[in-house]
Amino acid sequence: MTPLQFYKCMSEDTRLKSLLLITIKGELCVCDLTAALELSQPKVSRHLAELRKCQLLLDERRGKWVYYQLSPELPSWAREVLTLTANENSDFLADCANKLEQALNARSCC
Amino acid sequence: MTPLQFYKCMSEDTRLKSLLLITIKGELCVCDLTAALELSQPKVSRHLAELRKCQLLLDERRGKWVYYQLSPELPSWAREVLTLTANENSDFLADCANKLEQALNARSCC
DNA sequence: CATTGACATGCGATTTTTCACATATAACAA
DNA sequence: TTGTTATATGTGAAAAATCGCATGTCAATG
Repeated sequence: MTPLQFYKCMSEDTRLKSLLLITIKGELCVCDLTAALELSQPKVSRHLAELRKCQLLLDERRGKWVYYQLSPELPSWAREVLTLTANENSDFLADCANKLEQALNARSCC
Repeated sequence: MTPLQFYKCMSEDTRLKSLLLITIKGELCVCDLTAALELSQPKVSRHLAELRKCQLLLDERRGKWVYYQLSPELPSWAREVLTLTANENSDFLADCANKLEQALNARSCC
């Protein structure tokens, strides 16, 4: 994983916010992210697919749902960049973090 | 400066390497960077212009040369991301760092 | 086994980014 | 002033990224 590949993944709004929310939460499924970001399912799914392809994220199917987490192979500098960015930019994440909490509370399933 | 703007700046090879070399060296002029990266002057200059426009870099003319440094306004999290990335990816920077040293040694001026 | 819900992907269209080449500007030197 | 070196930018073309929409897949459910 070169820094260039890593930062290309971080250079788009949907991907960046998905990565940061997953960094904070540990794992999230696709429907959590579509709710948090208020975007279409295909759009979110396609960006997650790219993050998977670049080995930033790992996916795991559990029943009907697919959960994404940071790849355990992720170099530690990259993981540090993600946590630092998430911690120091709560304003940037405020909107989607709120909507994520709403979505997590509003359901009994997964 | 939103994280998205910041990471868009980091998502292209010329810009990323320029930023990291400047992070390591403190300041560099355009000709240093064209030598280190082995790229055309207009190409380097245009990418530096974008980094200036996004307020990541500050330029300062001294005679015929223009020196670039990290903007003092840069948020500390961004500065930390840059130093962390530069320190932990010496392999990624090896080539251009070597060529930079050659260029710096080979001249008596600036 | 037909259906439904969650997610992935094929595809063409649109937008954005990047590029090369030529040319402009700014400072210094002769 | 003229020339030279360092740097910046205008412009149109080429390449890459992103998008919406339709459709495919997979697992659970009735």
